[in-house]
Amino acid sequence: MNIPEPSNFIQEIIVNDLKTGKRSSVHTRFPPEPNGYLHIGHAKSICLNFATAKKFDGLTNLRFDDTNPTKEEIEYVDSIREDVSWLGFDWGDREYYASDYYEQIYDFAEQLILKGHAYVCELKGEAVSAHRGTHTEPGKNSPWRDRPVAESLDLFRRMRAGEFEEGSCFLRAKIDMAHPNMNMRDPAVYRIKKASHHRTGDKWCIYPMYDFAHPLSDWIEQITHSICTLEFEAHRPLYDWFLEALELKNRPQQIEFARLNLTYTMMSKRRLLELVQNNVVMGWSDPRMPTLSGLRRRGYSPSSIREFCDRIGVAKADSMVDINLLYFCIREELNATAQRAMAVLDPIKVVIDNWEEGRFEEIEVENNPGDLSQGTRQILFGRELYIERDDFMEEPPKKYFRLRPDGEVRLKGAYFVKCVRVDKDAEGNILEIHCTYDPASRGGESPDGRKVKGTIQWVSVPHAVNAEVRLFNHLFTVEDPANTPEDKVWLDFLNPNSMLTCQAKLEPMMAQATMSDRYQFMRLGYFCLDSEKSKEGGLVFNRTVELKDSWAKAQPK
RNA sequence: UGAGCUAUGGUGUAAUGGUAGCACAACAGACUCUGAAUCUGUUUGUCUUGGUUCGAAUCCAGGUAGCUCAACCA
Repeated sequence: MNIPEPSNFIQEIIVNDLKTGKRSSVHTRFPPEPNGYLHIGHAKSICLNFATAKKFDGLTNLRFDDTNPTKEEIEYVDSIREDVSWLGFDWGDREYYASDYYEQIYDFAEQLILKGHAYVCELKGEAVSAHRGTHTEPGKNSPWRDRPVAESLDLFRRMRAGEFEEGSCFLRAKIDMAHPNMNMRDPAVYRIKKASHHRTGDKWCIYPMYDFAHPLSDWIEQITHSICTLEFEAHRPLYDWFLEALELKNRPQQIEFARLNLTYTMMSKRRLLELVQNNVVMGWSDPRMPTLSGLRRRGYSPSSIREFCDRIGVAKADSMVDINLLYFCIREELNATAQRAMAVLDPIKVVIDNWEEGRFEEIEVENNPGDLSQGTRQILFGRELYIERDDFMEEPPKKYFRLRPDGEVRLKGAYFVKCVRVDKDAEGNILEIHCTYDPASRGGESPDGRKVKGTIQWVSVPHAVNAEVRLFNHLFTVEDPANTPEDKVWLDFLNPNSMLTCQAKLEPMMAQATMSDRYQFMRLGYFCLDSEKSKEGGLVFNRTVELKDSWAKAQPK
């Protein structure tokens, strides 16, 4: 095999293993626990595992790490399968479950006892932690530590048979109660849990701990490089210890990398669950959630997320990625592919005084000015139009080049219009803006060579399609909501304006919008139909991301 | 206050003893029938102190800062 150039530290390890002959192939796994929905942080891990294996001609397994029946549910299994697949990865027939290995893992536990490496301990609750010691003090041996092998074996079998209550005893590895690494102070191997498992039902009442099940699952699947996040670093000695104690050959190697943190985003599964349970958001797939299902509903493509994961790189140092990079990745793709459409989110009426009532004209506009192969479409133009309220100002600041009294702008694809009058109500609110158009400027160019600085979008009043449009913003008001001042809690930083809804006017073709299409509402942003609302037949659009807006940014708040 | 890990512009990531580069962000300008896109340019960096070396972001030692670890969670 031609060994490719490494592009991160994990690939360096792999290249080295291949060159020295420690390994002859690469096999990775993505091992989610089915206790929540996958988020963009998991996407980093998924891309890393699948892309790394692929680069070295290897395979990746999908393995559910389902060793805690009280937290895991089939709903989560289904969502994870859907999300990994949607992201664009194929695990073939290698869909595995730690629970598939329960019998084997149990046998390994018996072997551990037989080899004198594990014992059944009858210490309860607080007594266990009291014996464990602290960071600065060594622990004390359990009184059950040196009980005969035969006795532990008998007890362990009776644990399996259901003879004991939860918490009355547990199986621990016999390592070293004075070890500086707390994970090595006789850690739990098996505990009693009289709970139904989503796959094995009531077959088992004892379940293996992660630290035991994980290295064995990796070994059973002959994983070569077991990639996980940094918090498992201190568990690696234990991972290696179990494999060594059981004298297994071809042992997998655990490698840790820094998990993804994103500004203005919360990545903790527990807290995301809290948002869902407290109805702060509309479920796991709320478009404001960093879940893959949320991003999907928001309009993100799998390729944009893969591109993002590729760009953020992999390292061991904790980091906080600027969410603008994610925005950049989706804009870059949608700019090239999205169908342009004219939409007005906050409409105000314009009347073209010198255009006859009842007369309409077909205007041809490009579907994507940056890619003429995407063709053109016809839109009817008439006397009454909607434009964006923002696009007119009676007393504009300097460098404002949209519509103003006596000012001229181009209506996209149509004509130059000049504002001649503004109608207001008694309170001074603008009711209508009156303009005149220049017939010679049809198509948006004037034969006299006159230039206008501003081009704005418009929607014909009698042809406008009504739709609800939802504008999403950060869910949190601070960059790092997980790390808040002492007198505050993370929920204090929820953004009250994370979803704003408006009643918009759209050009006629949007009545036929489809779920699979992505649209750029010109000068506003990228939008897609909401998957939930469109099931109910409603025309509801989600804003995926705004267009960059250097004008808005330059304006004082 | 024990152990482990980490430290490169605002952010993320390269450079593997030999010119500190790329991307995002920011800023300025050009262009523009999207104040978008595109193009050009600019600002900003090796945590610190020593040592080894002709030469150190890289190797060594001390310091500093951050993260992780005392579930019968994963």
